[in-house]
Amino acid sequence: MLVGMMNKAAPSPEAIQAWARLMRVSREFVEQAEDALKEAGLPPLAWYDVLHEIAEAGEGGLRPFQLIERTLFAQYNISRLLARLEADGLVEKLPVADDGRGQTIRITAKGRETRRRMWAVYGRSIAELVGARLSFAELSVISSLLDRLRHPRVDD
Amino acid sequence: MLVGMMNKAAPSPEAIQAWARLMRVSREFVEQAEDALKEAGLPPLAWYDVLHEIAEAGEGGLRPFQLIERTLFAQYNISRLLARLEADGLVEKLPVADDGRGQTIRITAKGRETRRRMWAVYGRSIAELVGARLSFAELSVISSLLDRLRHPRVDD
DNA sequence: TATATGTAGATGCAATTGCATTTATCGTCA
DNA sequence: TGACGATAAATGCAATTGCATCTACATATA
Repeated sequence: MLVGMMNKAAPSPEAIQAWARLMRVSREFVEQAEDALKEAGLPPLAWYDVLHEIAEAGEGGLRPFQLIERTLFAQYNISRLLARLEADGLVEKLPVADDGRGQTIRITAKGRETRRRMWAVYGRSIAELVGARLSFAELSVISSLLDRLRHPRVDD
Repeated sequence: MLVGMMNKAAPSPEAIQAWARLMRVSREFVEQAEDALKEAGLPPLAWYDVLHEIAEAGEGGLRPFQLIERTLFAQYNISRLLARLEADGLVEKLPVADDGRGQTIRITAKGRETRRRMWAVYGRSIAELVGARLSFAELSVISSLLDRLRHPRVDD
């Protein structure tokens, strides 16, 4: 094992510090982004995430189970979130031709508009909280380290 | 303004990527740590955070409003969490001599024991998710970048 | 075809969260 | 002292989440 590569039960102080800061920063950022949206009278971040995925899918729409794969929401959470989005007219549910159990979710014009207005606020938060605080080079470094955390190399 | 330092409303693609990965990693990690605790029949992460703060405070204990300062929990959240911790015998509430409105929260022996058992599981998650995936040098880099995100230099 | 097993999505119910407000005490100042 | 605004903490109520289960349809197997 390489020096500095720990794989034991007990975390090193270095790992604990990195974890603590990751937790702290992400919670603060989420809170601040949520506050900014609330302030603007817009729906919460979760709505943006889902609208984003559905919008990306385009005309073909998305099946709810695909949303579950792409996001970190639980099945019942997606089910109810979609119900709320539909009630607000932001998405529409269409029957699926070859699977009677399922449905296809498609974003509506109103949904696109809401997403656009949310992005104006959300994007500003990202710019202020992240874009304005690190250089491109630093952003690239942190992005790559965060990616390594999510996708560890097999020999680690 | 320095090259690479963006401060406009619209975030750069680099900032968006860093944000997205930060959100994704932190959510996944929280979820995995929560799952590990649940698996072990232990209380959720929030309990650990609070028990940790109270334990750190030692014999003197902590006032609820100090917990609010140290953590990111809302006032009503702390109030109810402490009620649950007290109901479980993990903390005790003591009246404050010179402030009739307040109380002092102190951890009990059972609380310390619960915290210890939670750490065995939580610490292992940290070691696996963070400690085993980056070298000390990399941990130091990401820690410092996360810290910069939380505490931007004034001239940024 | 009948039966069993699997998958998609919804839902009843309990627990938790969020919001707004309330209660009690403090500190200040006329 | 007495009135008044500020602070500490709790709480009623609505919304959301988590868990377990349920319904409906699909696919595999005999």
